[in-house]
Amino acid sequence: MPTKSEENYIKEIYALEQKCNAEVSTNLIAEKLSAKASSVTDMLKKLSKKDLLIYQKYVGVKLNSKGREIALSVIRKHRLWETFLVEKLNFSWSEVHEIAEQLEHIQSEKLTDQLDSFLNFPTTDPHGEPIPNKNGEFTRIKTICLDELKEGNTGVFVEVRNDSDKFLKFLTKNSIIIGCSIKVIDKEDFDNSITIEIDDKQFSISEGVVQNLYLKR
Amino acid sequence: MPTKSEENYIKEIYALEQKCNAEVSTNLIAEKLSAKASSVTDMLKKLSKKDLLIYQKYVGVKLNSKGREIALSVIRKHRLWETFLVEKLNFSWSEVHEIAEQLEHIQSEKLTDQLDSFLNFPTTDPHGEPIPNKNGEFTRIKTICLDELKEGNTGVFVEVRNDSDKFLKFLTKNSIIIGCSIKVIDKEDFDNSITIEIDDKQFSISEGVVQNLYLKR
DNA sequence: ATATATATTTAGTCATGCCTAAAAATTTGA
DNA sequence: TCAAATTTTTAGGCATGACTAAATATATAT
Ligand SMILES: [Mn+2]
Ligand SMILES: [Mn+2]
Ligand SMILES: [Mn+2]
Ligand SMILES: [Mn+2]
Repeated sequence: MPTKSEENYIKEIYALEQKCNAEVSTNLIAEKLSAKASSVTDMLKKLSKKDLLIYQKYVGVKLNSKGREIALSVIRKHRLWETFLVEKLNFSWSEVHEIAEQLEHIQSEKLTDQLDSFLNFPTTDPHGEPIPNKNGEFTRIKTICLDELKEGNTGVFVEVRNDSDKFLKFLTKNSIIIGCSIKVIDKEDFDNSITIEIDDKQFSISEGVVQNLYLKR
Repeated sequence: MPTKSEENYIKEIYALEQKCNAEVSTNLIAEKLSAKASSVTDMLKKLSKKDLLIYQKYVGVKLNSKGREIALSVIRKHRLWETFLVEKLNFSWSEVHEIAEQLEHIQSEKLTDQLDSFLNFPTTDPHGEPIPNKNGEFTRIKTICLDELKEGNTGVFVEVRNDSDKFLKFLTKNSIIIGCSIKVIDKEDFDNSITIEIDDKQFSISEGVVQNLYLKR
């Protein structure tokens, strides 16, 4: 049984592996977890000794299959709980991440599976992110980042890759909600901001926002 | 914000206070929490310094109003989650205690209150124990212990004061479930066991069992 | 009343998961 | 290519929440 702290490291390493497609570095993990590099080194040694990942000094770290299994289990729980909070307890998508950070560490396979069933085996969470099934399998819907859409084209917003409450409140305020249609009106080369149209209203959003929004297909 | 460990101590001290009507002793707490007396002393000093209870060396300990508030909040969460697991996720009453021991430490007042509302503000949990409301108030149904019932009399079983899975499975196996009618047929003086009748079946149960069963009124 | 038994506290350790500061390895770039 | 910058590891500490063993206070029983 990994501890809460170990689970958080493993989950973050998994996320960074997906993003980087390479060994994950100590400093990257430290930054994401708001910890010091020395603390990360300590933990990597421990997880390596527990045989949950492959750690090479000065090179980086890579989950093995046991580590990946744990990561997927934690992600599954996180996203199921987020779904529960929104669907059953009337939370908004911007309020659920912090609570799910706690709930994802509850240990009971039966609880997870019964929750899954209670929610009718959802495949995506309130942010459009895929929910792994009992076996850790999931199919990510084919998406493209909004920054790849050409001027004049329209796409359906299906996934956001930033769960922070501030960011999600900003999206809500601007009617950028899962399922809405976004048309690209104009792209600014100098700062990569773009002007979009939603429900006949036009406004501009910065590169930092654009990069977190994903469209169907 | 008390830690998980602090919450567990406070919850146990609250339970012992209810049972003993006096200062709670170090050894009693140690026994209940499966810890050593010296560990308990350490924690009592810490909780006293945090102003959650009154600790007198060699005398014992008593929660103050701040400590009581925390205890009631943890108990509220524990019992709401147990109710959720049974009512919504199809768990049996014997499976929920251990999971609720984890869930009771999740920190989000909104979560607790939304859960309460989702469950329609239940007043008792699956074991018949009262659930404190948002303000920590609850009314315990007037009950008598089965051992007080006289031979020939019948009562309705409404509360069990032992959440262990083994004990509850034993009750289920013998059709002793919340709401059932229990008739006292015979009381043995030498070991305080009693013979009861449920659904026209008669059998004997030991003193240890009897003392955990409570009847209406 | 005093010796003995029991309960409780104190002193000293340990594992976990963090930290700072210093050392060592690696990368960068003049 | 080799000095400087950056990254990573090591060394040494700290807080939490446990433990054991020893000391001390309280309760009990002759
Ligand atoms: Mn999230
Ligand atoms: Mn999410
Ligand atoms: Mn319980
Ligand atoms: Mn209960």
